[in-house]
Amino acid sequence: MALKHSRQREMIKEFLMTRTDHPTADIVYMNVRKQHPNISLGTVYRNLTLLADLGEIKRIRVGDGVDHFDADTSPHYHFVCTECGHVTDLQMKNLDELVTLAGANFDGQIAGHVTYFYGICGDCGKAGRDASPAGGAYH
Amino acid sequence: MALKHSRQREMIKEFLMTRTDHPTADIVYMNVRKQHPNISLGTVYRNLTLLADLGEIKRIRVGDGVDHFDADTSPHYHFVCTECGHVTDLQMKNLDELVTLAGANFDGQIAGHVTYFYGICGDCGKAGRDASPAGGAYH
DNA sequence: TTCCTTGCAAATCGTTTGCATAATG
DNA sequence: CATTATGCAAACGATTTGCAAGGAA
Repeated sequence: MALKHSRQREMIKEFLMTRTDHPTADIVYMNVRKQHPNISLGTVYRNLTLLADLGEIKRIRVGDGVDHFDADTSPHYHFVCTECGHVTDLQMKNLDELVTLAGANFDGQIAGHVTYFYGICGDCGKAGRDASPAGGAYH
Repeated sequence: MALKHSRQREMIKEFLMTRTDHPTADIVYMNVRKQHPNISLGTVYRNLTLLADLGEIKRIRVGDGVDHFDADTSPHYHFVCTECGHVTDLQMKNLDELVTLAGANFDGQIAGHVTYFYGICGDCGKAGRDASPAGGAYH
C-alpha cells in the first residue's frame, strides 16, 4: 500500500500537466516514450489509474469509448466535438445545484453528477463552412 | 437501405419495452434467447444499434464501460448506483437551458448535453445500513 | 531485504465485422 | 429475384492482469 516514488509515474504526471487538451492513455504513452523509450503501455495505464484514484488527475469519459485524462482537477465542464473528437474545457458556472434538484424526488443518496456537452467545435465549423468535405470520426 | 421486417428485431424491441431498468446488450441477448434460442449476440448488437439510429430506442452511456438501452425515448435523466451498478430513471425538469448557458463563452455550436447522476441507490443504502458488507461492482 | 513497480505478453471484455446462408418484399 | 437480415466465428480496440525481474525505502 505504501506508495513508492517512480520515474515513470512522475513523467506521466508531468506530461499531463503540459497539456490543456485531454490526452488518452495511448497519447500519453506515445509522448512519454520519447523521453523514456522502454516504458510500457501497461505501466501508463496502471499509473493513470493510480493517479486518478489518488485524485491527482481526473479521468474523463465522454462516451467515445476511450478514457481521457486531465491534470486539471478543479471542477469544470467539457465539450466534445462530434466531428473531430477533440475534448476541450468549457467556461461555465458550477452546476452542483443540479444534485439537489435531482435528489428531490429520489430515494437514495446522490453523490454527484456528470455533465458534458457535444456539438461542432469552432475549428470544424469553420472548416465545414469553407469547403473541405473532410469529416473526422466520433462514434 | 430499405428496412425489412425481422422477427428478431421485433422481439428485441418488445423485450426492451417490458423493462424499466436499462438492460445491456448481453441482458437483452440472454432474455430474447429464451423465446428464440438460436438468436446470436451479433444480431442483438446490430439491431440495438439500428433501433438507436432510427431513434426508436435510446443508447445510454453512464461511464461504466457498457452500453445500456432504453425503450423510453422521451428526454429524461438517469441515476447510476456506484454500489450495484443499476441505472434508474430520475424525475426532474429538463435541463436544455444548460446548452445556452454553456454556449455563451464558447466558440462553436453546442448541439446538446449529457447529464447523469451517481451515488447510492435506495436499496443499497438500506442494505448498507442494515449490515451486509456486500458490495457490487461499479467501475 | 522488503515489497512496490515495471516490462512484457497473454488475457479480458464489450462490441464489430466478414461471410455464406436464410428470410423478406 | 433483388436485397436485407441472420448466425457463427474471427477480429478489434481499449484496458487489465500474471509473472519474473528491477528499483526504492
